[in-house]
Amino acid sequence: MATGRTHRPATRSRGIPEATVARLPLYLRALTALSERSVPTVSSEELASAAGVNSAKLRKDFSYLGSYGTRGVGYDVEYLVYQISRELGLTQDWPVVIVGIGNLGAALAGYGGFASRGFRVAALIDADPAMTGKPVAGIPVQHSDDLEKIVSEDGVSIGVIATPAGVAQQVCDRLVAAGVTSILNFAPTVLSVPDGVDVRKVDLSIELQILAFHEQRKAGEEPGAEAAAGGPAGASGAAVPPAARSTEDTSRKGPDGDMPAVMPA
Amino acid sequence: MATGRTHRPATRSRGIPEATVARLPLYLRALTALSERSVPTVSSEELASAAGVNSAKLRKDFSYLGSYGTRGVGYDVEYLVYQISRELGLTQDWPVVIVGIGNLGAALAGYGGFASRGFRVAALIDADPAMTGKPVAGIPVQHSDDLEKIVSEDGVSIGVIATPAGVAQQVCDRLVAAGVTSILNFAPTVLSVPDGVDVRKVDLSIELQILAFHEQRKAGEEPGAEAAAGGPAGASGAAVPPAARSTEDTSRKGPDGDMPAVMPA
DNA sequence: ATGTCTTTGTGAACGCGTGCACAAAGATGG
DNA sequence: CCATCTTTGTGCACGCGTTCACAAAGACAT
Repeated sequence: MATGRTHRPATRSRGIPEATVARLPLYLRALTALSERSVPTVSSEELASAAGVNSAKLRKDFSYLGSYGTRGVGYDVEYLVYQISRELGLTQDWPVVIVGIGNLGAALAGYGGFASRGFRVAALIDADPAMTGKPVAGIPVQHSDDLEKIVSEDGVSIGVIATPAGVAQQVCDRLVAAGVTSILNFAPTVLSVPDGVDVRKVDLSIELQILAFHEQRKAGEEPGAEAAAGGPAGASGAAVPPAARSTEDTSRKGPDGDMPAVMPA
Repeated sequence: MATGRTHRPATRSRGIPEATVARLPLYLRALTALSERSVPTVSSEELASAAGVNSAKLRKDFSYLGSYGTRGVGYDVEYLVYQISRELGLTQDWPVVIVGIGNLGAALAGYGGFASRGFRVAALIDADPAMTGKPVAGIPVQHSDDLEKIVSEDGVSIGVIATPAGVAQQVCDRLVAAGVTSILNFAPTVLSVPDGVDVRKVDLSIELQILAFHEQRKAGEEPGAEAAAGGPAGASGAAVPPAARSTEDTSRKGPDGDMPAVMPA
């Protein structure tokens, strides 16, 4: 059993760099907005600024897809929308199951960005019998006993895990065994999956911690700017004793390793 | 006004690479779990596998923080927990405001990973008057008119945006003007912020699209594996005509550019 | 048809991140 | 006190991603 690789080891998929793939949805969003405003063509400069990237980067990204632009004019919006959609596989229907219908799972079930991109919520699954049959976002929750049946019958290849971390690996294993080959994981755990299965991780806590790091750095480098910038309350230079901090931390509320990505209230 | 940079342009913060900073929370989580099991020391190999990374990478990461290990033994768990916490700025209290209390905002408000890492939800803010005063996850929602007052009085420097995309930029501007210098954005938009303000973006739709890309690639490269792997329904090789697809797409449901990160039911 | 002007597409250089492989350091046992 | 063994810390090389800068390509006006 391979250790969970969240990042693929630089396996260029048919020559398209991973970094480029990650930006295609950004371009697609910007292009869709232009399409709605009936803008016929767009230059790399305009589109790049709309997508929040460098224009050279954008041109290089598009060059991996082919030569879809016209020199002196720019890119045809409609055509590019189609090309990127096709490249991303959005011209087909992707049934998705969401496992773990807590606060977050419920929010995901109602997410508008799913349907508008070819993703269809095929089923909501939860282990709590009290939830079974209850409609969430218009879809009745099914019990996790039926997970395998649901996945195989609907031909689901993408699974979303929004369970507590403690059961995420088990759920993952069952999904994979049933035929799921792509997983979006919201539980704060490292998932182990066999080769050929893709895992992407979304972790709120990590994002906030990264922000905190930079925030601390900003506050530390600009002395005196704390009041103006609204620095944190106890921003004194004093260090907390290691022992005091760590014991307090463990006894605080719970492992967090066993907490759901978002607590079910 | 600078165009929104989500990524900082390789500005190493005091010699600590950005990629390393992004992994520190992972290590911290694994170490916390070990700490709860009262494991005194851990080798780079063990910790790396728990965090899902390479051991060489882990050692190099730690080397940026200093020499906290003991050769022949490994790392002291408690000490390392403290050092990483301090480096990330988690030894201080970070008040956070969440703007936009829809499905997602409410889920975030109840997120357990906040409190356990030194993040404190200082306030929930929503523009809907009907929400004002209503308690969500035990915290009463306040009206967005008071945004500036809340931010400045509580010394909030981190803001979470969970509003519809259409108003995200306005909310962002107000937060920044009020003193917020770090923003976690869940709205599917590119935010423009002045220099000195950090923005991190979490976008469900993008993650799913990246998965779909690899999924499509897998299905295309292994012909005949579709049935076994549970391939998508209409996985025929036929391409959809550009015009048909694009018009259908725009008329489908709505901009999505104006949709919230997670629809408020 | 020709020249000018705009914008793409890309060759090349550079920098960051990753992984290997090993020397240095310290623990441990005799 | 010495030998051995484990594990860290890091020098080095390699590959990916980003950016610059420019030649090629086409639109457009005359």
